Amino acid sequence: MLSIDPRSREPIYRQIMNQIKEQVARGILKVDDKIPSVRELSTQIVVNPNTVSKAYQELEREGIIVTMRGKGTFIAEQVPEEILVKDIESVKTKLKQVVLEGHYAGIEKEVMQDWVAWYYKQFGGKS
Amino acid sequence: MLSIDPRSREPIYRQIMNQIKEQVARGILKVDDKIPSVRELSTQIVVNPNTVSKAYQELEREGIIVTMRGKGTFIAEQVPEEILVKDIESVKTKLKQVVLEGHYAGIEKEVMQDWVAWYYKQFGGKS
Amino acid sequence: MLSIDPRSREPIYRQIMNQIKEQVARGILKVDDKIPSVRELSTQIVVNPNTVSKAYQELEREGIIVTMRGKGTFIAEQVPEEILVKDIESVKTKLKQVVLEGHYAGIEKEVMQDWVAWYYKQFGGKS
Amino acid sequence: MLSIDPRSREPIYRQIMNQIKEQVARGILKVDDKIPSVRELSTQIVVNPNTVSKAYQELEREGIIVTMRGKGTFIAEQVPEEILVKDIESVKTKLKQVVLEGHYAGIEKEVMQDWVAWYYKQFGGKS
DNA sequence: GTGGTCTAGACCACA
DNA sequence: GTGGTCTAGACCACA
Repeated sequence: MLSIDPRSREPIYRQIMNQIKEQVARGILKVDDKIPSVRELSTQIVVNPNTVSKAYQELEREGIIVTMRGKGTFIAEQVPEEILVKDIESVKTKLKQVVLEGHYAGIEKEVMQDWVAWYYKQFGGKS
Repeated sequence: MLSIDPRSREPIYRQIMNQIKEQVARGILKVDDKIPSVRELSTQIVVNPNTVSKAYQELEREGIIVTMRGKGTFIAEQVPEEILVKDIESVKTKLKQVVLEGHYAGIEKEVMQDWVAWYYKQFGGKS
Repeated sequence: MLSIDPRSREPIYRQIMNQIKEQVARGILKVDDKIPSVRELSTQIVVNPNTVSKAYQELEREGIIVTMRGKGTFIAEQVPEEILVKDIESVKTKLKQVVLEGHYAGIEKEVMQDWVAWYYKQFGGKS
Repeated sequence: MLSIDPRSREPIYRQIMNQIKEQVARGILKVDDKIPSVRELSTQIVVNPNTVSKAYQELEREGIIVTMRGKGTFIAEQVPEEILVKDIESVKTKLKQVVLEGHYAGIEKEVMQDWVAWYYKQFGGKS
């Protein structure tokens, strides 16, 4: 279900978060879909249960998933109104950084914009 | 010269690195320009000399600056041939992540592409 | 495990690096072997943890070891393709210097070549 | 006469030392040849006079050159008997390190030995 | 003056 | 427990 790289500089709990988010964005995981329990997932991807637990807690805080006691964990209904200015600012800061690095690596503006379009298409599964 | 936010989650030494890179990209710092000594900068931005030193060492490893023993530290000539596929892959991975987050935050593709163009204009100062 | 000479002109962190490299080359440390944690090694060889940490970070950058967050540090799989012309040039420059010094010290060519053979045998443990 | 790289990690005074030694080894500089004064050389290669001075002091300590007050600095007669065990040990240690690095870079034993022979031929000018 | 190395020790994120 | 970052400050080689 998920593929984790324990050697990556990206924390494992964030890899889990991002991959679940990505699957939601792509429409692979849909609202009310059940996701594996902490134990299941942790044995599946051979990761410390604490790590999976942390990922789930963060995802819940972000409103991506909901845990229902005794029943399991599910993809939450998205609440678009909750979009915060803070998130947008965060995205802009990160984008600026990426553009800076891309610029350094000699990537042309048009190429970068094409990549943006490509990834949007990838994540368009939701609509 | 630089503005550091000690509360940020981004390590201080990386903030220093990024801001210097940005100034080079914008053309504010040019090839052979001298940058402040470790001590100078550390007192200026109220940060431990070791932290500045770490930033400078990383920048040197990346080929952004060169230090000349006992003389100081200078902006290096860029070596475009050194651009590695690795860098490009890194940029793509990060961009994908940013697009994912932007998508979540409800930012439209066109808006994101405009931002890309905007930042490119900002960093185009070099040419 | 390692023997450090704090009086040497060679920085301690480089002594650590070289000895670990040597143990890998000799086959004493093998791929996926765990090496001591920063704290362990630093108490063992009576050196500041920062110094060990610096050595480990450099080794990681060189691809000799990998660290897995919160788990520890391990000998990496070697990636022979990464061998760069730069490394070879560096070896040649250093060898030239050593030969120059040897020549000055009155060491005969054949003796020096024998030593090369001898050290190769020492480091051949890997195969 | 000498070519200095101020960006190198090798201290400038050592670059000066090594190049003079090399020229002696190759027979370009011969016993009793006059070498430039500190001032001359420092303006020629655009280096701080202190740096040249340090190089000359070290070379004198090693017996490579002699300074005669008011007359200038000259290549000394070599005193082969002065060869110290210490020097030989130093060469062996450095050679070991170079072989280790060469081994890492995938250089074959025979290749390294050929290089040794080659450099010996270069420095054979003296004989 | 300039950067490099090191100690001593704190706090934090992560697993 | 494990490594990463940071402060405070010392000492050294080099130019």
